[in-house]
Amino acid sequence: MKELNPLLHSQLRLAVMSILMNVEEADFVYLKEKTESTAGNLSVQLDKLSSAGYIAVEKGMSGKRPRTVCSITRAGREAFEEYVETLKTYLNL
Amino acid sequence: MKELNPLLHSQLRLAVMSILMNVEEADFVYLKEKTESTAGNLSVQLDKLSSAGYIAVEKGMSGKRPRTVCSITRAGREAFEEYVETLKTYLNL
DNA sequence: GACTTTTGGTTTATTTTATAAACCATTTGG
DNA sequence: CCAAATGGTTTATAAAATAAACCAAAAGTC
Repeated sequence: MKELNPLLHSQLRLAVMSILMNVEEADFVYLKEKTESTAGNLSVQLDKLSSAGYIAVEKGMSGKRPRTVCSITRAGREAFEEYVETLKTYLNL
Repeated sequence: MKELNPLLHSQLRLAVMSILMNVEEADFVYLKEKTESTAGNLSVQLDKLSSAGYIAVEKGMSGKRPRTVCSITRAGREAFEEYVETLKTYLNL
């Protein structure tokens, strides 16, 4: 049985990647709401995805407030797709 | 986004459940080979699945050697199926 | 027929992960 | 001003997964 990419096999990181697969970009606040995660946990997991090169994280300003925008990278998209294929062999899909 | 049953969202436990979904029963040695896990890790994870009532574990003897046989329970089957449905919403399947 | 190895595990320790709690700077509202 | 909210990060803690050490019985080995 093939290994499931451990970076993607985490509920929160998978949820983030899942969202980013379907959207051009998403900011921190949106991801936090959609995933119902705490800010701290989300921050940590975004860092991991970013370090792996799976997402791009841009920290900028929206008016006077900070705004962190995330988008999936090519490598991220490929890793996600491979993860899905591997998972299918586990789930009999 | 719905929570992914954490008991099933583990590579090894998921692999075990996946195997048991397709087979009447499987013994420790078979599961160990199929999943390429260590005996210690497998032992621990089988205990967890057993404690959760997802699998039945029978410790008996095959001739003179010990033999641990596992099979999925009704509750295990249902949990697995629900897990798959939830996961589909993450994977866009 | 002692002794080493293999088989089939379990138990305990260690490492890794995920999560939560505490914190910080800025901003907004009263 | 002062209190609370916003948008985060950093650090500590809890929970997992994994590995290492161990154990009893059986089976070869010389």
